[in-house]
Amino acid sequence: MNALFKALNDETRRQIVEMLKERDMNAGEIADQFKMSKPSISHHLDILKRADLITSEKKGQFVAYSLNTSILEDLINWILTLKK
Amino acid sequence: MNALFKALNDETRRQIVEMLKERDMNAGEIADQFKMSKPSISHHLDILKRADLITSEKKGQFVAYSLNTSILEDLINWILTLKK
DNA sequence: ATAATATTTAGATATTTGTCTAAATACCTA
DNA sequence: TAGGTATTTAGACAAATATCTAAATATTAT
Repeated sequence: MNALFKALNDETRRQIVEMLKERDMNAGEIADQFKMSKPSISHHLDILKRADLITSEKKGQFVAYSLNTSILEDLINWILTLKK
Repeated sequence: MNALFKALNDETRRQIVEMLKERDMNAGEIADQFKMSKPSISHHLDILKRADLITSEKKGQFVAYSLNTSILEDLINWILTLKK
């Protein structure tokens, strides 16, 4: 739960997640959507991946990232327990 | 959304929220459940309050804190949009 | 093999965050 | 009003975080 909240506690990472909801994207394509440097985006992708929010697959010289929505169940369940 | 994720991105604060789910509590009662100093807990309460996750009401020399679950709707909705 | 492209790793740095102690404020009671 | 209890504010400090540039790695194309 810690890694999940940590991963989502950043506007850039939330935007990445929202982008990946629409379609899978390469690291470079993702980085192009931000003013930030590529290494910074790479770091954000790493944090999202550690939280299991995204998965990556190497395709030639590209790395395709996908959203993993199944982990969001845990988050929703945690929130729902608060609402009794 | 930022304040909300930020507020929940801390184990102590998540525990406070879980405690307040059971019953309203005074600042001191909350602090007693942790090894941490009272000022630190007060700071956490402030962050939760800014995120609108809790409300406070002064009752004499005590300050009673309550959980505000309505704000959780926003969080759930944000998550649900990701799941399409 | 060399060069070009895509991505990550390493290392540095400024900012943010969580924690503490000491002090201030607010309320209650004798 | 004086003293005690509850809570917050202020200020300091260490650890975590987000960002950058430079360099390393991996793949593709000439």
